[in-house]
Amino acid sequence: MASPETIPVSDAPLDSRAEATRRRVLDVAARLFRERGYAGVSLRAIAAAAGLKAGSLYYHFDSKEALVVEILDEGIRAVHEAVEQAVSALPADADGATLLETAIRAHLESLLRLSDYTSANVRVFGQAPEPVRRRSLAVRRAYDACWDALLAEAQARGAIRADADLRAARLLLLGALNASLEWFEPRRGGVEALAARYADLLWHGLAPRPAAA
Amino acid sequence: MASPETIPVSDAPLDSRAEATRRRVLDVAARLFRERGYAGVSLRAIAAAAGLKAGSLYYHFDSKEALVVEILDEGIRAVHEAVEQAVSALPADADGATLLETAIRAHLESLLRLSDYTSANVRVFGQAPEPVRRRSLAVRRAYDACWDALLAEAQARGAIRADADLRAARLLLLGALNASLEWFEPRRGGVEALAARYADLLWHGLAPRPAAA
DNA sequence: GTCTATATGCCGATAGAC
DNA sequence: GTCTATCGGCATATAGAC
Repeated sequence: MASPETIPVSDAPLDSRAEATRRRVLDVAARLFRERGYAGVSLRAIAAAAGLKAGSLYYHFDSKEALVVEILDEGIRAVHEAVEQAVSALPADADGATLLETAIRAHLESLLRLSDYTSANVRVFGQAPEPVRRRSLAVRRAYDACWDALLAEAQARGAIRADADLRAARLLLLGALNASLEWFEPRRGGVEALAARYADLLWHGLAPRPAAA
Repeated sequence: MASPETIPVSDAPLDSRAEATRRRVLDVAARLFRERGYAGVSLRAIAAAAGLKAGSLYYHFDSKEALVVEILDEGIRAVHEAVEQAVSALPADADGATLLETAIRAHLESLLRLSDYTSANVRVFGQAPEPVRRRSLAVRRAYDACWDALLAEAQARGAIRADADLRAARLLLLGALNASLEWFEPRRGGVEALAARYADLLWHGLAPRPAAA
């Protein structure tokens, strides 16, 4: 009550204000990178969108490359956590088909609805400078491994035929899901509906079911 | 026989030398755009790779945007022709599954083996400036329509179940095929093998075949 | 922490010589 | 047809005031 206003009680408030600015910069940068790609976004544009000047960014980040690496890693982390969380919320005896559809829905929701970081990843990684790609590789590999484990588990539960090439399946599946970023429009139908449609197509395929004997 | 050497018999040779330069520029630009995206490639880099100076490009093209539009359209044209040609080479009574696998293989070959123009398309379109996207839309729509017709035909021949959502199938299929550009390495196995694996996964799906009764 | 000012260099595009 | 030279502008990054 009697503490002088001129002396902050701790550094925490100052630190968290810096943290808030830093987070705001990351948020607007993720959105801009998602829209225009790595080379298409200038630090000036990011600074302006975050309400500060270009030079001030260097208080928070060492370089444009360091900034984008942080966004790429955060994007993979976000979708990885979303998928793991959704899957672990299932009953332990859920069947393989439910497992697949749940993971597909969680991935699409992170990509299309929740996270500019995740979608920035899909757009930026392929054409980022080589040092950026190299520094993001480990996080990406871990997410690929998460899907390989998911597919193996679904196979163990009898939802995937024994002779399927699981690596090819993972590449096809994630490629198809990520590509939806290029055309998905929420007003044409929600993420839920898309996830259901894709899960069905990927699981049953295009071929007609053999007639019951 | 006695015509003076100092007078060219026609303008054709001169014209075709300009045409050759123009084609060389388009070829190297397609490769660079494929690797680095639209904003990641400068006209100076294109000129250097084609063996001339930046200013000279303006003799052949009005602007960077005009150049990239030409590459995008050529890329769609190339894959569209490859697919139509491959399909029309099939016997008239080919079954629907053969039709699908043939189209998938032709698309992947154009994307991964034959045409920098086609692969530049996948990388560049999504983040090109809006006027560029607008000017390329018609050609893209025509290729989408080609696949819609293909899928409808396969359905008519009994290779696709009657209740399938053909638009979703087209988006999933082309999304998965185009994504292979991001990871495909020829030394891990050829385009042929990839096409066969993908056609099988897309047609049969991941689910085990129901046991015969 | 954020500012202004600036260093240094590349960008797309144009003008005019050859 | 291609060159050199150059325009005005924007890029990343840094220095130092406040």
